[in-house]
Amino acid sequence: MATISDVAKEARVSVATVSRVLNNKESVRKETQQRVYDAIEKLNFQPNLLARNFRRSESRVILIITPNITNPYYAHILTGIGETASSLGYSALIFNTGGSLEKEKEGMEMLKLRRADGAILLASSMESPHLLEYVESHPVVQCSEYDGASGLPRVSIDNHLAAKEVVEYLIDSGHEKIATISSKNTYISTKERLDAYRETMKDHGLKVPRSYIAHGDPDYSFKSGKKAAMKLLSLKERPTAIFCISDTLALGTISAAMEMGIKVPEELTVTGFDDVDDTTMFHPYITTVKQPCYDLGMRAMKLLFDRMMKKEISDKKVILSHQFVIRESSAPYKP
Amino acid sequence: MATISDVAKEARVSVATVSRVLNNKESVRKETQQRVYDAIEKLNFQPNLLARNFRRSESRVILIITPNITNPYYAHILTGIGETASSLGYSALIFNTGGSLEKEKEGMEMLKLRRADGAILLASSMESPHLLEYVESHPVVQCSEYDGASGLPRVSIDNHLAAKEVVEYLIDSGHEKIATISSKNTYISTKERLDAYRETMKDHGLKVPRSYIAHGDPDYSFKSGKKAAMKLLSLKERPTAIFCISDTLALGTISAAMEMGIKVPEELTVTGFDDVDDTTMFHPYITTVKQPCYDLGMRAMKLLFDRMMKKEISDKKVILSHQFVIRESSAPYKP
DNA sequence: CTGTTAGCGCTTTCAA
DNA sequence: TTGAAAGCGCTAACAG
Repeated sequence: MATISDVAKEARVSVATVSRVLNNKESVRKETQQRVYDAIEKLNFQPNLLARNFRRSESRVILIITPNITNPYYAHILTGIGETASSLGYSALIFNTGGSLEKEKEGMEMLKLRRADGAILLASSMESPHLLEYVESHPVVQCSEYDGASGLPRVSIDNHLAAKEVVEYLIDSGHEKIATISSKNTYISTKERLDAYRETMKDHGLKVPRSYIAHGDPDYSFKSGKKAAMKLLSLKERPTAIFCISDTLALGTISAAMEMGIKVPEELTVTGFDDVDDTTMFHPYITTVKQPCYDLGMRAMKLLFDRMMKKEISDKKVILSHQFVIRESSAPYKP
Repeated sequence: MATISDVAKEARVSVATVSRVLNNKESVRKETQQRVYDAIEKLNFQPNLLARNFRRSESRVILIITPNITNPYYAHILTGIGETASSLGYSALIFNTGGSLEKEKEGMEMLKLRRADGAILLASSMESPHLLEYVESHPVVQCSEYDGASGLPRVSIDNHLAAKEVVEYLIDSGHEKIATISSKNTYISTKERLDAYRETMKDHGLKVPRSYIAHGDPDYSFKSGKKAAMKLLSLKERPTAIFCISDTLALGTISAAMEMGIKVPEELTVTGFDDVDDTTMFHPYITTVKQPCYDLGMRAMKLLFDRMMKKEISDKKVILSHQFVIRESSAPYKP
């Protein structure tokens, strides 16, 4: 492989000049520049990133810490991050944690080792104290899920508002026996959606029996949604609507209803959350909240970039707008 | 950040010695070693990967070229690659091409720039000639899809055999009017599955009218599967079984059948391929071929590792075994 | 506008 | 078993 000094020799200039045209910022005479370009072409020269990064003390890599790429919701965010990173000259290193805190720390070590210049946390299972060690000396932003106490920049939708919208829609449709399927994880979105459900119900003078709050697995698995729904649908006071905090949970709920001979939406209204791919794969298509996944990722990357460039960040809390999509799994209450 | 020479000073040894204990290969006296460890701890030293990689002229990063992480099939393979890479001391850089050849070349440039030491091609849209430029001087392996002419190592299942198994099962179940939904892409798996379908039909003396071979989009989209199925199901000689070369296509087919009032599996048998997540999200659960995605990824990474270490590779063509899973979308033919 | 030169932090001969 | 010292290829003062 040709090096910068080979090029310099070939073009009869100094290495400094070659470096200048490579980074085309300082002034180089047009003619000289051309000579250098010719030499580069002739020798088929490619700058050695290893050397450059070392010298500049940067990796031009950003780290994405995610629980699970297999989840299409994250996969879409990842795509947004990835393409934006690429357009800014960065490569994206994806680190799967499977939700384990240990793995998460292992990932963050990449920052210290200088394998990556900054990180985007997709659904940190860490509590702030654990983060602190890395966050003090490295740019980090949170995307989608976040820890409010960490003080880190973040981008997400307004989960509380979105959930409120769904529950109000349910109430406006005449439903009163509204149950929810939440999840056993500690994500802020989970908490906010559940809180909004409770508040909205209360604001409208509607009761929420303890038994109306069911929980799926931390990863919103289809099976756990089905199981939770089975329980809900076996209640004496069977709910006429179920507000699920994820689409897979809603899918599970619909499946449970079908097996129990309960028609959706005629006898049971079901709503989801996120609007991932399989939301319109089967009838009934699911009424849900569409999240701007790609944009979430894009904005997070831009925020991180600003951070890395040490630009002032105007907005530390970016809230993107969601969209409530009414489809086939919901209908007005019919006594 | 402390450097190796800070540590050397602190431990009253030379940098060479510190380097030796860091890479613990050359012999260092126990006592000295301990002094170095103490110094490292005291100074909270972390070796600078940027410097190390530069010096060693390696990145310890591997590149994954994939059309689309959003596809759960690839996402699972990615997980296998990622975890294996991690355990071997490598980080995985994921490069999404969206199926574009240009993007693909852009990704492969990372190899030349030394951003990555090797690459795994998940579904190369490149034809061998384009690959050549990179393959000559860098370790590359193909996973799942491959170009047989490239001569590159590869790991995959035996698509021909698997497809044959499915079609034979259909025939053994009494079906004769068996159609297929293939795809408009140029993947080898597509070709092999279609070929196997044709051959098997022929071997059993069954006719395949031209109209029995339908095509979905290159990315196997649900919608395109539905559309293709609609056409197939409107034929005068309506097929009693449809062999789909992917699960989403099968899902689309079932959806089409439902809308047309055709019962699956009573009046129509549908089979899929790959066994991705949503294969058991709805009834009827899909009869399909399960691919060992995680293992596919793992083996590919191991192969690449061997290549990078310049070990002899015993097997250039690794075939992993699949599993035919009979579920609810298929049934014996009833006249 | 261009050249000279000093490192960046690490690994690796070579010599002791 | 250890140390001295030479670089890896590039960037960025600094000098001209």
